[in-house]
Amino acid sequence: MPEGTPRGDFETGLTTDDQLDLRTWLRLLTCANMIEGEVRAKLRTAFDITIARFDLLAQLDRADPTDRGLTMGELSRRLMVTNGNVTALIDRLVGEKLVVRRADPDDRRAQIIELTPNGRRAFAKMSQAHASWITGLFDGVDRKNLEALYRNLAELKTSLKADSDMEGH
Amino acid sequence: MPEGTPRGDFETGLTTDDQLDLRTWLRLLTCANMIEGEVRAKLRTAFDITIARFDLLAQLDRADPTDRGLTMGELSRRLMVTNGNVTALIDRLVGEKLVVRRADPDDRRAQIIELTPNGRRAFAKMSQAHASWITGLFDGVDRKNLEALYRNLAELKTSLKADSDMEGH
DNA sequence: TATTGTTATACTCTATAACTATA
DNA sequence: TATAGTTATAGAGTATAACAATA
Repeated sequence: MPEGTPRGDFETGLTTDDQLDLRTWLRLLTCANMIEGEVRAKLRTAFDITIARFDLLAQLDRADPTDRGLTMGELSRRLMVTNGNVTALIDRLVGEKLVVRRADPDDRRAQIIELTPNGRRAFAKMSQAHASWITGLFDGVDRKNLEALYRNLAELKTSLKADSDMEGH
Repeated sequence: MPEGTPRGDFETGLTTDDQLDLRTWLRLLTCANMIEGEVRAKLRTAFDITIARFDLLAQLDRADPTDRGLTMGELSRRLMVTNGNVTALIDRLVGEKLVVRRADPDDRRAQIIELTPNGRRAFAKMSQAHASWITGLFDGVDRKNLEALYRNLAELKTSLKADSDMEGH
């Protein structure tokens, strides 16, 4: 057998390359879960907010400020969550006076969601705290490794995106 | 200002290094969510099982076969899920005849959970399908990048673990 | 007293489908 | 007909606390 050829695993039929895929994924998942668990707990105790609502606020905050907010459909696409779920999240955020629904002057079916001034201030605080928690968690990680990780994840992400883009075709 | 010194971001007070932490985390999360979403949907349609139950079966399958299964508490720790939740997962898996509860001869408070022969066979199929889905998703990723990713995640993981281990002290 | 596991409860997220108002 | 959003519902994950049996 030529050197470098992936050798099969007799028990599972997996090649060593398949195992690299799988192990990388499991490791990625473990890291993501550990960090997400921390962040979830801290967001809840510090601000009584969930990750889903935090992410929604982040999308609104990030949206082009010269733009007029985002529609429900836009939020649904960006958060990769179904329409009905966005409605529930927005209901909650409206109740907390962090966002408002406005009628779209151009399309009477559509609603435009905007951060209230209060919501923008609140999110700024959350966002800063969030960043500092992450900094704390990544404290011990070698900067060179982290930069490499950042670059390598970019390729994984675009590769995954290419996959999902092909699904409909 | 000396070269290489992280420069502050006047608007947020974040240094460029903080931003690397944050951006790496967001990228990591996006990748994990994209893959996890795929896997969740496929596990459900192919085997009518959730990721939580799949992970639980994986822990039992992975446990030293010369060992006698795992206790509820062991599962709770390994899955990083609370005790009550493990009970519910096991209830469901027992109902599907994939695992059994056995009394611990050494500790009458404890239960030992084991895969049934049927459960072991079923998990083998799921596991193979899972591996092939991951291989498919990682198909377009350069092998060198993937190896680098695998190594870099190792350091992140141990660094995170060190953090969480310190919490109790 | 501490630990193992169960039960009960509340909240949230996710997914689907039926429905309305409008385009 | 198709699209934007809402409503209703079911299933699942997560967290907490009270509890019984046992160590």
